[in-house]
Amino acid sequence: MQNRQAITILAALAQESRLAVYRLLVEHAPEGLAASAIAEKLGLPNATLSFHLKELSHAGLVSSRQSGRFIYYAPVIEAMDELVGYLTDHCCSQSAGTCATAKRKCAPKKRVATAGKRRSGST
Amino acid sequence: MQNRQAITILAALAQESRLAVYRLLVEHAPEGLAASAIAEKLGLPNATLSFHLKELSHAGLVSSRQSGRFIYYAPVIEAMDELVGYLTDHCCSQSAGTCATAKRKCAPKKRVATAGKRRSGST
DNA sequence: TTGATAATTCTATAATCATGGAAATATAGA
DNA sequence: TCTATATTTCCATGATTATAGAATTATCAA
Repeated sequence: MQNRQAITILAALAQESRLAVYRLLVEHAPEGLAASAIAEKLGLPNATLSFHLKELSHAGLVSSRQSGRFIYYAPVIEAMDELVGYLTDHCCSQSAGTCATAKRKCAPKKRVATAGKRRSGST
Repeated sequence: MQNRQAITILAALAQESRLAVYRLLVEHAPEGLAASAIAEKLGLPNATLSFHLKELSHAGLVSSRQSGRFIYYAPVIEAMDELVGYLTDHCCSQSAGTCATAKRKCAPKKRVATAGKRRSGST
């Protein structure tokens, strides 16, 4: 994961309403929830929620699909997994040896074209 | 970790200069770097760096210690570990069963007064 | 088509955040 | 003490972000 994208995702999560939306969606994964249901559950005005959903969407943290008049939003677990990977890849000092080796994942990794980029300096 | 604190830490990291500072400090853990060294390496004006260091410090991501005329800043790995714990605790759906069980850590966990609070609903 | 509902976009406003020069504070050495 | 260096704080400015009412677009059902 690139620096830039990590910042985008961090910024998307670093806001009370958006974090609440994301966590709510995680509770309702993988189907997700309609925007109206999210707005009602969190007590957010439509326009405000729409703004935040766009941010989350732009960061790749949520996906949406239309079903009739409703648009369902669902969390993209892979994005969170990437973020956690980025953070753990950069949160500890190699020289200090404080990294535990266990690798934590949120979801099975999809094979992408850029496979093998991350954590490349492991030896 | 509380919602509020997670947001504080996420916001602290969600900024280009601050993320760069944090990553630089991680490379130099555990001694850390003097503010002047950070400013030089990243090409940041003193006042700007000081502003960002305060943010990181306030979020609990870095600590500082004075040594002569220098103030050394070092990363607080436990804070990052807490954040990663928070994210993995909330990034996946229990019902969807997409959580891997492996627990990733950045540093050995310090025993604190609130031991056992996190991940309490595991059964 | 009409009416109702779902969601987004438009828009203005307010609030927060980032930047960096200049002044202030703190420490060390002569 | 005086001077140099390290760092922070003060302050003004500009940029970005959050909020939410109103208007708009889209879908469905009859």
